[in-house]
Amino acid sequence: MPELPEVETIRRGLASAVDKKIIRVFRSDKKLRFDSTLDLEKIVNAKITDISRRARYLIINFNNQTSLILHLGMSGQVTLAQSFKKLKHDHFACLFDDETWLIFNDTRRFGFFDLVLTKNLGKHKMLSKLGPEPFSEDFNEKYLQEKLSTKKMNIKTTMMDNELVVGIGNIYINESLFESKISPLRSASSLSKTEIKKLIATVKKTLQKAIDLGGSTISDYMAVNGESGYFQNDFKVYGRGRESCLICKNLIQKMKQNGRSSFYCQTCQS
DNA sequence: ACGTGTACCTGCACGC
DNA sequence: TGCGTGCAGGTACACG
Repeated sequence: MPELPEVETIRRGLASAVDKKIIRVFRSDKKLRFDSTLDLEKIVNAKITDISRRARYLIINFNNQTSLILHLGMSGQVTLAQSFKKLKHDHFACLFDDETWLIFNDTRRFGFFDLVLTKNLGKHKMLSKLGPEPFSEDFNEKYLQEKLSTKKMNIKTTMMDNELVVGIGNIYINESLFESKISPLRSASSLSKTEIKKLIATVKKTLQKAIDLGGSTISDYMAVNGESGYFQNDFKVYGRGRESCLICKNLIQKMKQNGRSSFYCQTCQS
């Protein structure tokens, strides 16, 4: 489900959980992406000190030197609720001292959660090899130019590699390439300096706009209060195969690249 | 090291 | 109605 804007929207929505103390935890017996042996009892009686995000991972820090890493996979949802009904795909939930709940539901079970010592967060298997955040200073022209220069792979798939830059998934790379007027078919190393500069700017702009609109809701994404995002109304190419380009009126092309759908305008993007 | 394909899992929309 | 197929906001791994 979620790319960076959706996870960031959820993170912001969870602000009200900070300072709450956990008094009870629930976990399902279903296997998520990893078989986890974590001892959730360790966070009972702990208080949430802050909730951050790294790439598409939510990180809930507690006042007892532990951190819960949560990834939403394709279909994960995190909600804050007054009660816990234990729905079919609820895999984790905790009750706070004010009688409210935080619930993690994931239909397809591509997500996961794990509990680690906060000081070991950076060493976690899933976090240790991540590239820069797209909004950080480290994601700049010099960096990207150097990285792309050796890559023969198409620019679209390349930009979705979390070791290059994190958080950019299938929706936002399609939209960013359209805004940059760069064809997804281009080899990564073929981009000019000017194009790289443009691409960095549009990636940041596209992600920021999506965050401002609360993310994109296609089928099941929602914020922690159950509300949908609005960026899906702004899609220029994603999901618009065989519809006409909003700029030149020619048909938007749909094709597969490395197993994922790509959408682009042959006329506007080259 | 790279590129490609596949696996993980459920549910929905589609065509017959 | 039902059944088969393909598709979906992600990521890791196993090959060549």
